[in-house]
Amino acid sequence: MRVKEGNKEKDILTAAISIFANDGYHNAKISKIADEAKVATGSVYLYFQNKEDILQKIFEDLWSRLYTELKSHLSNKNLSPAEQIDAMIDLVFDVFTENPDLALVFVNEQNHLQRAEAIRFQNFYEKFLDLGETAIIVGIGKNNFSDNFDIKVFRIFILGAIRSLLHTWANNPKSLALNKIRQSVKFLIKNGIQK
Amino acid sequence: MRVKEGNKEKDILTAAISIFANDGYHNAKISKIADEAKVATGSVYLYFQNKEDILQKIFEDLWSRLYTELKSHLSNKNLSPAEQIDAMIDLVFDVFTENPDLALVFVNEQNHLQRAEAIRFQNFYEKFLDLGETAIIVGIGKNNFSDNFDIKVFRIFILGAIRSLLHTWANNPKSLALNKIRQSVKFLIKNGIQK
Amino acid sequence: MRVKEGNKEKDILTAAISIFANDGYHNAKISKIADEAKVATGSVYLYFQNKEDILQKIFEDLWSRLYTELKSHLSNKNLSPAEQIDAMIDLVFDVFTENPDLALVFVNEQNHLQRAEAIRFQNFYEKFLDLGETAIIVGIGKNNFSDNFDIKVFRIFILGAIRSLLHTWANNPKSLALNKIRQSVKFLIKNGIQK
Amino acid sequence: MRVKEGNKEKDILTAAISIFANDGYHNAKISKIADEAKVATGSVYLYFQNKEDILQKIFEDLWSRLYTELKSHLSNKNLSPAEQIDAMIDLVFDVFTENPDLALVFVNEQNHLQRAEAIRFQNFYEKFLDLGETAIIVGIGKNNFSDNFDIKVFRIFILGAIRSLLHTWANNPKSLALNKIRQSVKFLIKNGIQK
DNA sequence: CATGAATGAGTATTCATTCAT
DNA sequence: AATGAATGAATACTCATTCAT
Repeated sequence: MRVKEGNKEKDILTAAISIFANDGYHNAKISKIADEAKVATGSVYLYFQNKEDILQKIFEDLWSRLYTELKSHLSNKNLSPAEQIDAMIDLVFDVFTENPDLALVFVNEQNHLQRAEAIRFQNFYEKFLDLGETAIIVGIGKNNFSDNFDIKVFRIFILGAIRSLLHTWANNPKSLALNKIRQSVKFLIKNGIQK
Repeated sequence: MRVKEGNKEKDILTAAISIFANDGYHNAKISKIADEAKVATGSVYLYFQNKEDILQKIFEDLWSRLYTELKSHLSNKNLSPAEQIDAMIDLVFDVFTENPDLALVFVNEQNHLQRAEAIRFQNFYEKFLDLGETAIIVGIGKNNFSDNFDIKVFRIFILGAIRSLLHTWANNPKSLALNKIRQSVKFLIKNGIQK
Repeated sequence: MRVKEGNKEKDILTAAISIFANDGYHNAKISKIADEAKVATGSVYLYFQNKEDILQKIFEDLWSRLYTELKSHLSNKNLSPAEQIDAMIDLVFDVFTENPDLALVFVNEQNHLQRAEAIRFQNFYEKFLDLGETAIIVGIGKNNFSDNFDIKVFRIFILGAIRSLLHTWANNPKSLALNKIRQSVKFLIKNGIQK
Repeated sequence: MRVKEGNKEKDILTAAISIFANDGYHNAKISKIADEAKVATGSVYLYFQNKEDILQKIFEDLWSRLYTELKSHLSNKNLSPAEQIDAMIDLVFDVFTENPDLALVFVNEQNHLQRAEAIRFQNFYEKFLDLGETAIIVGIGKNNFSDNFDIKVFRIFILGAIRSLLHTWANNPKSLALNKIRQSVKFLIKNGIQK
């Protein structure tokens, strides 16, 4: 019997991440993605509604994974608020370190996507940030963290900072050692919010 | 002969900032920019070489202004390193507060531009960041600031954080009060780097 | 998959000859050629790289055909030099008589093309003329033809004369009877070169 | 008093011949012609109705000059028909030798022009050819020339042959010595028409 | 499911011509 | 007459999407 070989949807997504990272979303050609995925141009439309749908799926997968992994990581252990913050930062760095192209797509195209009609990843994105927010609130309650800053601002603050660093790193991995970035970020964040 | 009336170049730039902010660079049409500037389509090409040239000029003007104003601000007074950091943050917030469209273009398109061939704003951009770097180094020398973080990382860290916040604010000014953002940023930054 | 039906490349070439003949190369619109070929505008670019590529292909086909047919015509028979000259003239007149539009494109656009970068038809064009040159040289050797003229000059002389006549005829077939042109040309050429 | 210096109309025509010769009529830009003529773009339209009007004027001047000079040349002397043919050929070669750019415009653009609405040079062109035709008819009458060819055909035949040779020469003057061309043409023509 | 040839809407850019000065 | 800034119509070419096989 003929076994379904490979996973074309996955192949297309992987190819798209690579092409989007290198050419940017707007300059990326569907035919090039199809070539890279070793699939016919028309086949892309069997798995995705249109070009933007591919990008949406990439972000959906990304935030779903980040949320799920963070949740499972936090739930098992009994971590202090500061340790939870560390865990979040580590997770984000780990995910993007193993896939720099994904980091580039993330930093370059998320803004673009946020003006799109349906933001399907919004759900996981918010839940991911909510986990961090909870850690902060607990930390403030325990009098470990200052209350001199707005938590909604903080969410965006930290994510923007990390995104920008990942962008610089992904574009030129040699310009900044990733472990130095990670260490500095942890210090700046935790020192920044401490009482 | 027909003599230049008004300042068409300025009109086109202003229109372009508005259109780029609302439609995004790639979806922005030259004809729409020309309409908004009350100028014929072809006239755009009297003042700019092509579409990208307009975007380059916007960023060039922006970073040139930020650098020049920061420099003059710092040179006159005798500010402590922490006050200098405050001044930088205030300046960025002030510029974008008075022109939210510019903020949107800044956050959405700077990445796009950095992959372009000639990055004309690079010069002023680097000089602006160098001023901040100097403040940090002096602060560390005076034992006011920690040396637990990498300065190159910090440059990107803070700019990315602010950019992300401005993006959220410019997209929906009501979601976050700007003064709350500004105050929180100042706290997180200064608390983050302090010894 | 959707499979190539008919011969779209041929249809486009035929349409292009007609449109180029009537409107001139520079005024010819790709969309009009596509319409005439009953093909979508974009399809033209599946078969040709750009507008000039179409013209190049027309000339390539033309000279390739002229050379091939002349060669096979000369090789079989045992013709005298004068008869070979006749054969060349007849061939050129026959080809253009059956396709006056092609004659018009030939006379109007060959100069234009000769300033273009890549002249793909050059090869067959030269080989065609070389066959004629050989006939002349043999005729001179046999003391049938005069040596009072330069052969390189003659090549251009005769082709230019014929081109000009075809141009007049193709523009207005009624102004000159083609058989009268053909007869006169043969006389003038052969009388002109004879000893 | 301010004396009109130079002759702008003449300057523009001279510039146009140069630009048309080098870039071809369709690629020639009015602004470039104006630059070359050291005149403002708009000034071109003080002397010519539009771009094509410039080309028309070039040909009008050319054929007017050819006709006038030929006429004065023939009228004074008492030349045999064969000498008259020589005189025509010499005149054409002389005019284009002294201005190769004009030769290029002549050979490249005359066809283009002949499809235009108003062919203002037609008058002188016909009269020039009529002078030659008369010489032929006289020569036939004197039994010097053959009557095995059509005179209308011959007109076009000889002009086309010369045009083609001038084209080759003007594009690459070193490829063919002009005196060799001239000598060969005279031989081929006179030998071709003789009894 | 898969293919890739075919489609045709969409747009940056050019440049002959105009016109206010 | 002269200027050259301003105009805006015009078009080759691209590429996301469709669809006949």
